[in-house]
Amino acid sequence: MPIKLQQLMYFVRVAEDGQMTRAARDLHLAQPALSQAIAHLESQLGVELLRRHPRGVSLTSAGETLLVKARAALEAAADAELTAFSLTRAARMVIELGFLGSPPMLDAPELFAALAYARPDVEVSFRELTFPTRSTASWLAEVDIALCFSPTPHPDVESMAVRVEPRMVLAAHNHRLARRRRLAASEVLDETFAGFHPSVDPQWAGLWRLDSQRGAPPPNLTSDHANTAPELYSTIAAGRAITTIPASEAANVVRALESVVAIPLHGAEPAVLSLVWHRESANPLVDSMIAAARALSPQSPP
Amino acid sequence: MPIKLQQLMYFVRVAEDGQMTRAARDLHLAQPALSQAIAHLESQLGVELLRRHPRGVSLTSAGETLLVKARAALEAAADAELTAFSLTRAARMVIELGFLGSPPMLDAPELFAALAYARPDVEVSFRELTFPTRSTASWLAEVDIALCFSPTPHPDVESMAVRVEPRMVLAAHNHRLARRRRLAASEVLDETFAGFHPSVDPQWAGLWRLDSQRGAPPPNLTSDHANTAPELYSTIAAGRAITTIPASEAANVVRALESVVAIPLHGAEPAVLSLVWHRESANPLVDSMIAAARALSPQSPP
DNA sequence: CGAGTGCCATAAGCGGTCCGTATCGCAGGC
DNA sequence: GCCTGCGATACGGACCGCTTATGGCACTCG
Repeated sequence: MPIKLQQLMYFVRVAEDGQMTRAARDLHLAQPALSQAIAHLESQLGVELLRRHPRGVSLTSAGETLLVKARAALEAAADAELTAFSLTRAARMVIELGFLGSPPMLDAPELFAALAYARPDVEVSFRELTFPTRSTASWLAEVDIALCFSPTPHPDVESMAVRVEPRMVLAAHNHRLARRRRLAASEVLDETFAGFHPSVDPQWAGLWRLDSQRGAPPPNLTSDHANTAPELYSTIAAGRAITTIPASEAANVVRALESVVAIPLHGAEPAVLSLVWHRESANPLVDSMIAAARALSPQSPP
Repeated sequence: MPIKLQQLMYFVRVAEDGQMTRAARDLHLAQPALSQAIAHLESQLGVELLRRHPRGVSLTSAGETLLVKARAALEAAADAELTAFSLTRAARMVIELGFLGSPPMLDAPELFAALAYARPDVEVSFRELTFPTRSTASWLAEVDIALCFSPTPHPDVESMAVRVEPRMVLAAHNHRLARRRRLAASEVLDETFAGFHPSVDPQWAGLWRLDSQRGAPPPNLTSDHANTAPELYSTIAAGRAITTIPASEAANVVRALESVVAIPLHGAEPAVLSLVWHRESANPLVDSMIAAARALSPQSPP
């Protein structure tokens, strides 16, 4: 029996997390199942891939070598899956447009009008995206085009700016900064920030790209990371940390949660709402839709 | 639930065979299981991958596109597996040497003496290779070095000639050529030949590389192809076809089967017994063993 | 120095998935 | 018009992988 992708996926996650318990959580799996799966993989191959320590695991040299190949195999399989799903949507004359975050983000009527005008024969459907567990581009397997804030570059992914909005600081109403009417980026850099778990938000970490000079996350981050947006907002509401999010998103959160406030932030890199799509999508409808979007706002050449 | 490698493997085999029943046989699977698996894959993706005809199946355009990606994914996974198994053997200080065909092929004492002398710390174990079901290089996942006749080139595989032997024609004792003492290649080219199923012997088709000018299989091949060497020899013994094999192999077959005869063949490309190994094996012992073999017979520069 | 905590391994039970046997439907061919 | 070959459907069983429960081990803190 050959190796399964699932085994490789489990192994990669454990290797990246450095411990099984956390990896099991990330994989939405009970810890014994993961222990067992890894042990099975090792016995199947006949090599020790991990060294067990009292506080986690570390890779053996064989594990290091396999990790590279395993990532490549997962990548290739994800690509096949992406292609297959794109083909499905193409055959149905459908464009699926995914959005990450709250519906207000979709408030771009002229964009959708342009898309509908360009290809009236194509149906556009909307899907809310949840955070990925696997690879960065895995969203673009589920949808043809995604709408998100400040995507980080990826070789296979193209993007186009749709709208630019200022960022706001999100804080609990009893936070020491909560009474401020406006804040400068330099004033908040040393605050404690909350963010997503790296496995959840590995690349598109637009949430806290605070400092346009550095482009790096702030130094003080909470130790436990959120896995979903509601989790993150709960952390903020608890008062232990703050975060920054785009203005439209902030307005939505403040409307929903009375115990948090949003404060305009100046001097930080603005949030860019962008369309992103796979460079070589198997759905040819993507090209015409993107062309329509480009014709509307020719502000960002590739 | 993501796509599984098994599904892709099934799909690729069906696509290559053009019909499910044969593909099921090749996969050592009952036909309904394969039908079901393909149907499940299609419903999972939401696309029709195959068009069903009364006498087989053909690929839809979506199927064509997916086929390419599926092959790539299987390739990547096979590479990961190959690496893992090589690492295992390296960790155990073992070189596994596979051979395809009969043990007499291994009659190369000076080679094994050289290997043993070069690395007395390394254990060499022998494994008989069966015909692969998957990719060409899949043998080199199970063993570090393989010994076979006339391997066809492959980008990831290096080879080195060990011994050159003449080819012989293998025929039933009541075949019209059976009484001949010797044959020329030009005399047999139009005979009906038996060979292996393409899925079994896709690349290394050294068995019937008869004509050194053309390097192509002879025009008349039996309709049903053998899956194992005994099957092939049985076909020969039945008298319906002939084949050519290296002399040492022929001697072995004649010894085992009384109803077949072997006739020296002249003017055909000789059979080259070769060591083959993966270019980037994860088992570093391979390099030193190959170096020892090269030192023994420096007759074939890469 | 002993109790607590965090991490990994083992054990046992259960459900889903996948495969095999049996059978039907359908189209082409001597 | 019967036969043959291919694909789809139905159903039962075996195996694999997941969950809960529990044990063992090392580091850490009072």
